[in-house]
Amino acid sequence: MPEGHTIHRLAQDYRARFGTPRGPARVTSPQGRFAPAAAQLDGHALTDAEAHGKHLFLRFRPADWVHIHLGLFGKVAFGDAPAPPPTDTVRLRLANGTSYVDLRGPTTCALITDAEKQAIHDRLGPDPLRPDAGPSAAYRRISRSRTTIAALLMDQKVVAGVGNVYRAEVLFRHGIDPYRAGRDITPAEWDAIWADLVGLMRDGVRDNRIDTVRPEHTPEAMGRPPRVDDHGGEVYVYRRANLPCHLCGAAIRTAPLAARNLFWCPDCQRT
DNA sequence: TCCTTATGTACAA
DNA sequence: TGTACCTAAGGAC
Repeated sequence: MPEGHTIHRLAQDYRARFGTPRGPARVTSPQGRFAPAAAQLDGHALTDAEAHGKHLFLRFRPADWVHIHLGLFGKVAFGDAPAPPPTDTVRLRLANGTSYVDLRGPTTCALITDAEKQAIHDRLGPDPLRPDAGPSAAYRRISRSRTTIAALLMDQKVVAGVGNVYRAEVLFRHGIDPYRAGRDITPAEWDAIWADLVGLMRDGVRDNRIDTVRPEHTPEAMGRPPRVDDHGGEVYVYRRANLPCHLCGAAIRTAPLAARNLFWCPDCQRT
């Protein structure tokens, strides 16, 4: 589930269902690992929710933040009151008169201070979904690096929020060979990639899924049968190993890169 | 019932 | 580079 768009969407949804006007929340940790902190927060209202890249921050008291990182398996599920009995894997549950939300399987769920939160912001790169972000800080790193652009896009110090789906898809959309070195990416190419990420990820927040296929390449536009890829969105290459490229028909390739599976079209992404 | 896989990251060697 | 960690779904038996 979780690339940056998911986390920004979660911040919105936490605010909508548990923001200050909704009043205080019951805070519990049925699974137990967050129980001491949950007891401290119980009965306080959620006063803010914010995302930077894949990190989610929930504020309860003026200087108390719950730092959540979903990792690979973490999931968040919202529902309407009354909340059903929690399963024993629920790390954090918030509940009020109208809603509940369960967090399961996060890599991180911890109570932190303002200073600790700031330290996390400081080590993350610009997030295409945050209004304060722009392409230049990322390009400074990319343009000096011999590392592949595919690995750089996954590095949260370079760009925050891009994950394995967006990296594969944005490189396809720009016809860029994922193995090209960062220093061989031109300023114009990077500006175009950044702008595209901003658009794609905003769509992702709105739709709560990743769709990257341009209107002129949808199955309807190309006179082909409808499709939805396994993960629930429409994409060009992600998890389409050995299937034909939607544009040229070549077999989509896959290979491990930076500990993840990379996908690309060997014909459409030659440079 | 077991095995694999998954939109992630940190730390050890 | 390898491994550990958190959970759930799907497929092979």
